[in-house]
Amino acid sequence: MLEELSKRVHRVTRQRRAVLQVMAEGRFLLTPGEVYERARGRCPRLGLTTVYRCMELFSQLGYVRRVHRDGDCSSYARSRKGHRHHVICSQCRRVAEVEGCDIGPMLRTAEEHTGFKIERHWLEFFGQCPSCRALAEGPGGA
Amino acid sequence: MLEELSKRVHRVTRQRRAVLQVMAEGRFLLTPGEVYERARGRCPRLGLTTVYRCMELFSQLGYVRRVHRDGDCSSYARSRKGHRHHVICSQCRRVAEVEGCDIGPMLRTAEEHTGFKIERHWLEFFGQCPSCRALAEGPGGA
DNA sequence: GTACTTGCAAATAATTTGCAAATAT
DNA sequence: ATATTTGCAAATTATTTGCAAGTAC
Repeated sequence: MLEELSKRVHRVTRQRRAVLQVMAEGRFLLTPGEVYERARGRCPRLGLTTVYRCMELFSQLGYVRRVHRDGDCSSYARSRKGHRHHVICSQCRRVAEVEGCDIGPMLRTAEEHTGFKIERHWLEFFGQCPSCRALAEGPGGA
Repeated sequence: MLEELSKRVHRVTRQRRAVLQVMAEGRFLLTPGEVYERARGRCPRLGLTTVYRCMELFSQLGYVRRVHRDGDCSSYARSRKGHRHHVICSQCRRVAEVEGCDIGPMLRTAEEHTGFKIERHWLEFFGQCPSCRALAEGPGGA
């Protein structure tokens, strides 16, 4: 029993700290490989395998979230509690979080139309971030 | 120029017909491997590579849609025009389509909160389908 | 007849696993 | 002191590609 419990204790290692710091400052979607590259700056002995294991762990702990896009299903974004959905820039992969979720009517329509009991949903937005928009519009504005 | 155009002509082959029939009757999410297994019944000389190519083609033509779940990003569901979002049974992978999309307010909130110009979104529902619910509740009803 | 399509085998790429050594507590 | 964590190398798995032969039009 005590053994069982102690299994839940996660140790704070140099590797985990490095990965977490990279994710914490991350304003962009990052693949495990990209996290690896960046975290090696802080922890040179880091291995790619460890990054994969960190992403899995942090995902469960709610520190990061896996975000899916066309042709890329293994990138991660940092995630804070209470935040639910992500907005991703199609150009530069910048990520923003949106708190709350207001799709009740749509959800109910879906239940009525299909007869399913909906338990969970996934919602992601894609578009152009402010930086990319500014660049596109040029120095003079629109 | 004419050459360019002719590239868009798709030929109707036994393989494509078989794959399309499998997808058309499909009430379930299917991986390329599963499509392959089923379509071989209709077309024994079918190769897995061809299935992959069909899924890609049909995807572009809007006949099928790739559906993502936790731990599975390469399954496909049939898709009809006008239908946009899918409801997936977490137990049996049954799929239903929901026409229309009523998330305008949420989308606008997201734009205001983030400053992004949202161009596209992704919405998927997960839950329990009528069949699985009936089974769970037993023959006597709830 | 011609251009598109196919199936095979090989190449590529991403992710996972086993395990001994290292390390946080 | 001990259970967890790590990094390496190998295994696994999914997907893509080159190309000659086959096929729809």
